[in-house]
Amino acid sequence: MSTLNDVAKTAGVSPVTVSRVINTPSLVRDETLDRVKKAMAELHYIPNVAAKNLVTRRSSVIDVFVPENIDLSNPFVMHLLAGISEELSAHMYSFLILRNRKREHLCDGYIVTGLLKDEIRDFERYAAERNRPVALFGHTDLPDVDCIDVDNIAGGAMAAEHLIAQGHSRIAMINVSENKDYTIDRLAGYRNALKAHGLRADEALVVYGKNSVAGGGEAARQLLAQGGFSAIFCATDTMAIGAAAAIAEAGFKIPGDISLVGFDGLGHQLLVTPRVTSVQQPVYQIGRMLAETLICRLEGGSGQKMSRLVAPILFEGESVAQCN
Amino acid sequence: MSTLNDVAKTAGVSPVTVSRVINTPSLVRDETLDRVKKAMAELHYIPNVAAKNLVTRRSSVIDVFVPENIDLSNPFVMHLLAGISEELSAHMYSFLILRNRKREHLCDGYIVTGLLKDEIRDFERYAAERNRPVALFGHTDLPDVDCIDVDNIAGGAMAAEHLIAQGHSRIAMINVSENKDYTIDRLAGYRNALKAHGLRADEALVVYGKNSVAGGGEAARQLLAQGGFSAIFCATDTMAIGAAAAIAEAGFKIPGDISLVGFDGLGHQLLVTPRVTSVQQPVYQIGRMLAETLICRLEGGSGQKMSRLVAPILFEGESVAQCN
DNA sequence: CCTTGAAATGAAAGCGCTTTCATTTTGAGC
DNA sequence: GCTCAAAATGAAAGCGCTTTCATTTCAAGG
Repeated sequence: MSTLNDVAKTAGVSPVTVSRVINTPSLVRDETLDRVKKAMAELHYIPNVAAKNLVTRRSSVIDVFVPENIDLSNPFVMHLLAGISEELSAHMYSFLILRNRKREHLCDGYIVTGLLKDEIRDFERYAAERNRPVALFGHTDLPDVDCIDVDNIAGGAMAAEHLIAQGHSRIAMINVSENKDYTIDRLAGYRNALKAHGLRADEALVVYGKNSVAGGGEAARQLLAQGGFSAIFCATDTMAIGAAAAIAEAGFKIPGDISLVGFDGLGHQLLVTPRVTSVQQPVYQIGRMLAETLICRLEGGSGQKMSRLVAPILFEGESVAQCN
Repeated sequence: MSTLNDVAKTAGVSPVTVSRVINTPSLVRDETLDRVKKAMAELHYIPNVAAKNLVTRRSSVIDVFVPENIDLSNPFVMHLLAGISEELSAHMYSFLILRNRKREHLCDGYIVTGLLKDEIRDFERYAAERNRPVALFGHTDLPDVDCIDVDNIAGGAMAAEHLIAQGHSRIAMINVSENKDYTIDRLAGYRNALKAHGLRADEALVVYGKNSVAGGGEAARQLLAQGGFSAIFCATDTMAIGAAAAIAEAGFKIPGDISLVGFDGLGHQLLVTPRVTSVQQPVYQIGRMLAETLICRLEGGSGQKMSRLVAPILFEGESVAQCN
């Protein structure tokens, strides 16, 4: 295992020059450059990254924090990681999936996903102690931290608008009972759209359930019992799938009797028949934007908090029909 | 940013003692231990990993190589990564997804996926230069490298056996024309099973196509044109999906007229109706085993090449029926 | 052929930790 | 109270690189 010093000796130059050949070749005369490169090849020189990191205090590695309670193989995380990876790669960064803060690494910055608001404050402190920037998925309202989020308000509106455009005027909503920020926004968007079209927002038509297939089914049964609607907007595809099953079981046809719109668009809405029309989060793109934001911050971006909302895209399955 | 030295001074001990408190606390007297820990807390001490890596020549990071031509968000890779992550986490390792060998890191070992045989030899040389062990997915026949693979021969046999058990005796196969190792094995398993049951292996019933939906469709049409079979085993689910479409288009029913078995079981066999019965690779478990093997090697495992074959599991969809 | 600023190179220090080996302290046993 | 091995601690060196600042070399202009 040869070192930079060995290369220097072989090439008859000082270690500094070899370092320059690697990092700032423009400062080295061509002839010297060749000589050093030849020596590096001859000795099969491999730079010692740890030594470099020690002195530069940089590693070109970004830690992507994915809490241990989140399954790495879920499609949301996957697509996010794919986007992050793509963008980081293009900028010569690598990334490491951090599942536990106990494990120390030398990273240049953090991309944080899957945390609740209070956990985020905690993470910010962690990153600040290490003097590293953070890019956050979600929670765009937090001060002093760069965020990218889906525009859930726009998404909720998009779902309702789509149904309204098909002539529906009595649109129920199944929302997530665990009080997550994003579901509040999706509800708000739904209400905005109703209002914008002069439709009455009937409180009785908004029901809550656990964010699971079973939870969606239960909520749907509750709605069916009271009736008075021709379409349902579900705050997540998972609940939509459960709702679809419950609706079919109750003897109604989708979309003939009841139209259905979900939210997320990560793939499982495709598994059921009919496929669920869904407000799709551009997760891959969000991954890229998170990476982009962090890199911008690392390369000396402004002191200003950066924050962006990404508009979702409507995926049209076969679960929505003209209201009759 | 305080250093180990600062802690030492504050605690009134030498740096060595602080280092011991971190790495081998059993060598330190309780009273000293407390004093040092107090100093660490007081100074918000964060160990400098780069410095540690430099002297130990270890990083507790495993590089997982996923070539750039492989989409990170594909379900195979996802589940593999989830398995790897789980096992590494349990042993206090982190991992980094390496997409380009040009990027240098200090890692303790490599997990390699998605490479062809000749690329692997190249990668082995790369790892050897860095004096790091490799755990490989696939290619169990290669000497001197630890491997985990799906038992594709057993899988091929499993597919055929399942059809034979339903009374089929004229079983066609659609195989991948790009000459991949795993497809050779799947074919061999299929033949073994036929032979074991005294069935004639009709060469004309084995056709080849590109590993794509279109390729599967084309191969199926070719088979349909010649006829003389009641079931098809497709070497991949992707081809099976194409075959299913072609069969339906030709006016045959699945599984009424023709039974279909695929291979991979990564999820897309679930997207079509009827869902394709498929020989499922236990990808998550393979990920774990890859990590386990590498760790074993790192913690001073034997010099012997380790290599394991994992039996696949049959997923029963609705694409297979009793032969009539 | 000398001057001079620019370009190219080098000497020395040091990043923050662990390792080795020597030294000091401790406490059990007589 | 003394001995002596075991336990606890420390001094010094060094891991392989970059940084800063000083020095040398170069080439153009007079």
